[in-house]
Amino acid sequence: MSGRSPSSRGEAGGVQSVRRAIAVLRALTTADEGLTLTEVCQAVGLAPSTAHRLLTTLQEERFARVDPGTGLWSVGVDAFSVGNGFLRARDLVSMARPELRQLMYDSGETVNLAVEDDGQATYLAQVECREMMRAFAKPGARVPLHCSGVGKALMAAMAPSAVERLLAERPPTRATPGTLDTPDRLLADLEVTRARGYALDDQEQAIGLRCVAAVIRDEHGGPMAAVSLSGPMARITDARLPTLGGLVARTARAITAKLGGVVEPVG
Amino acid sequence: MSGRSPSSRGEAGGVQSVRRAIAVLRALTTADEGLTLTEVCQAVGLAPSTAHRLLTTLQEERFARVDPGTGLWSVGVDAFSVGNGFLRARDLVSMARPELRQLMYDSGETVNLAVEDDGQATYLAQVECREMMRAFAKPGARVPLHCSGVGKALMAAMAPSAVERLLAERPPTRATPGTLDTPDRLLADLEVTRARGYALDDQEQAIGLRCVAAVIRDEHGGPMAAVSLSGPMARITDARLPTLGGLVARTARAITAKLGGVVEPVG
DNA sequence: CCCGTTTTTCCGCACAGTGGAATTGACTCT
DNA sequence: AGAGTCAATTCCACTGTGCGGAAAAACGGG
Repeated sequence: MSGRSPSSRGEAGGVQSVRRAIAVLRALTTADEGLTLTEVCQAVGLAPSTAHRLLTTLQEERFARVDPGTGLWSVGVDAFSVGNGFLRARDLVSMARPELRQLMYDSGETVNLAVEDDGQATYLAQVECREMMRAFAKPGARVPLHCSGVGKALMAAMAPSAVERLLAERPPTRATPGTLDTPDRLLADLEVTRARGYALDDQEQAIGLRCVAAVIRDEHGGPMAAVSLSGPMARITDARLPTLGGLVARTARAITAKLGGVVEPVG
Repeated sequence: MSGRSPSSRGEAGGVQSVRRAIAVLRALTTADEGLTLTEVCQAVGLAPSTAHRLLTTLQEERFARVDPGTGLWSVGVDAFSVGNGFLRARDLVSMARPELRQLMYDSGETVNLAVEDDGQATYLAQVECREMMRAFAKPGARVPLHCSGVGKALMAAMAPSAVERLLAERPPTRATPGTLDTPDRLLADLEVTRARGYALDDQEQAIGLRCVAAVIRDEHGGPMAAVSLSGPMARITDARLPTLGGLVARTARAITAKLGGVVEPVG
């Protein structure tokens, strides 16, 4: 086949018709209202007869759909159902681990992964740095949302009503002198967090401990998990904050993308 | 191709490799943890080399994914992204209409489609029967959830907490002597509804009017809309209830499938 | 270390898939 | 209404793609 001959274009290979069918599907996703056969042909650069045959096959498998009235082609149900199989197969922890490790390497600090569960943050995984002095959070450990980096990152991405409910159910407790233990101060901090792109826990959970965290979003743009990076005041200095915050935010975005999440909530 | 020769199996036709690739994707969705190449071969009945080539192609397009460690294949991100394109193009009313018409034809009664909106059921569409005496609900009309077939079908599929909130916000009013106007009686009826598979409004909204309704579920198994069938006591007799209920439930399931919903809530 | 199993690569043959061309159909302009 | 235009669909003969048996490579026990 053409892909096997060394002279052909760089990345091509594999099963031609499958690849073309996928290109057609991709084209269909670009237009909300659907595409005409001709538009599909232009988009993927195929002969009308070929595109039509692929579309027909996809339609028989319900991966594509035509509106008999308008003749517009769009993505079919089964593409949706099959695609959702991805969600079941994804294992947050194992998928995120490479990125977490990279973040630990880049920052030199301990990295954590946590999800919200029943009003608390639950750590799912940790990648420890090699420093003597380091933060420690076993997978499965739970911390309040209002006084942890991961917790504040998660809350900052929640709907206001959800935050309100959480605050009503679990009034902020005071863990250290720095803890934001009033709703007002907490809500203001969440606002700052959203604007900044990452959450900062400045000795709010434990004296001498600083955390920088960012949220991983699900397919609806809602909070799914959070990554954090934690270490002693001595190493997480004010000067390093912007850099570290950027690293964490970038990692969170990378994991979000890898898991099929969207950064902007769907309107 | 084999599909063109008259002697071959009935439904085959179209592009073979595309069809096979889709079969492979379907197989991948059956196992949460992923499948080995061998398992995929068994599932779709292809030679290992063929299945492997298809999987590799799908992987290059990110429609499939291999875990390098375990060698398990699963559905990829782009299958998910592309599949979600379906949501943008799906239109509840126009997609449901053929099924609604069929239901009207099978039952001989007026058929309605409604969604929940701000604690009330809103009718979106109606297919009227030819009887002189018939129920009438203009699209856009709103009825309380607790005293309508569609409303009860929707509530029966909601999370207990959501039902609780609704009851708190809008205490059940009394429309007829038969109206279930206490939370206890209503909750008990929802329990019966779930077990039975369809909701029954027995003169709870208007004297002489009976409704049978069932829920259409979204991709998370949550309530998305409801179909109902309504008519006078004289025609919707006790004897016909099981038959009509079955018809409505079947229609709701058909529409659910057409829209990519799942009947069993995801655990 | 060797042997059974699974995954991956290779390759020649056959036919599935391609695309040009013809047909049908829908719609417009005169 | 009839002619003309353009898009969608079907047809068909040629050929390069995709097939699968087989061999090679990578695992993974024992």
